[in-house]
Amino acid sequence: MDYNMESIRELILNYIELDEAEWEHCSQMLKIDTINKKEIVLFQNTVCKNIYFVVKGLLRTYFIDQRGNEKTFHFSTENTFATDYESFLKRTPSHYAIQALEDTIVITISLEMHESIYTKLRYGERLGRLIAEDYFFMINDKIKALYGQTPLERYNTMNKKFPKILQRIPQHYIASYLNITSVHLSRLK
Amino acid sequence: MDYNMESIRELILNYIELDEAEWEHCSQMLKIDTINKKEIVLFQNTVCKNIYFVVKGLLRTYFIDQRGNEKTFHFSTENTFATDYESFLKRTPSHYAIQALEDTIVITISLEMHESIYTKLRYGERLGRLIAEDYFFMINDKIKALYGQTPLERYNTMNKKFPKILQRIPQHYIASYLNITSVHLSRLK
DNA sequence: TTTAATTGATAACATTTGTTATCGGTTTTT
DNA sequence: AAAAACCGATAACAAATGTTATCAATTAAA
Repeated sequence: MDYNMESIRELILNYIELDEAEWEHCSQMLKIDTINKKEIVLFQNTVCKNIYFVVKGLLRTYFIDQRGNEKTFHFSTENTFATDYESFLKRTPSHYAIQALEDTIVITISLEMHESIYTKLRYGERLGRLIAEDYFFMINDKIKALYGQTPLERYNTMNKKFPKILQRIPQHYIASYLNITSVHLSRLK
Repeated sequence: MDYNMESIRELILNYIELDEAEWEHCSQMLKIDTINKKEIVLFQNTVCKNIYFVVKGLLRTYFIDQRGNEKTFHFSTENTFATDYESFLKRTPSHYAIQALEDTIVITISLEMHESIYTKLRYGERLGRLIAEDYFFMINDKIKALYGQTPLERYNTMNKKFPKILQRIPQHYIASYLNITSVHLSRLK
């Protein structure tokens, strides 16, 4: 289909074997979409029905807490995913919202495709397991950072992890990602 | 084998089908152990080689951060698990340590058993996926609490979640679980 | 092009949280 | 039974972080 699909195929191949027929099945269910800057693709408290794979651009996952403060949970850069995985798996209202920070091109993975993975791919269950495990590792890192590091240390870690993307993101989003206010972040620098 | 095994069998049955032969295979690989109060069953920075299922008693998962502060990550009460799942799955040095807060009886699930699950059980991969997903949900709740709630709110949530266990646990452990100092927790109450 | 929003910095002040020390009252160890 | 360790509360002070407001520079919208 599209040459952009190739990157997602390679990602799957990192996890499991995938023959031509299986890939054919997958690629037919994938859609390429564009999201305009500031557009919201998932609203908080609605069921998350897609996983987005960012081909180009930048997505932000966030939520509004009880006091009305916006908290940024994650940035999805090129070749990474964005979704509320818990909402997606459980079909429950999402805790997070997802918004484009730039004009963004994504590959959309639907609930239907996700379900068919388990039946149509020989190693579908394993793929699901490895993805869930990776998701767990990712979020585990976040917990460790929140528990064991100061905001400044988290900022420095972030600088190493997203060296270039940082300049593209407004500071108040970065601050809320670090769980501090933008004023305080300004001070730390 | 032991009637205590029954609870772990039921847990598995919540996830997948399991026939007699499969259960026979599993139960033969499970060991019942006792852990004395204050005993450490996993040291930080060593590979975590077991998953512990608490039959009776109480385990605490924690780590020492860069500044030398001890941070409690999790309490494992009766009929729940304790492990450093990332270390266990990746065979990497653990970030956490695990210690008994009371004399505790556990069922020990070894690395060997975990591996055999994927080959010996018909739905082993699925079981692995569902466990990883549940682990992810659990930790996702923690993240949401750390991002969106004040320490006092987290304390109240905890009160609802572990209504009785709280009295069994020294306050400074609870405080570090909430990511505050024990002095500050005293003040909040 | 003009106007309106957004952004990042900074200052002054308020609130939250941490640090250190002290003090009874337990519990544990000897 | 005596001594030592542990526990929870409290006070006084220090440090970290939040709040509100202002301002100049930039960017987006009309």
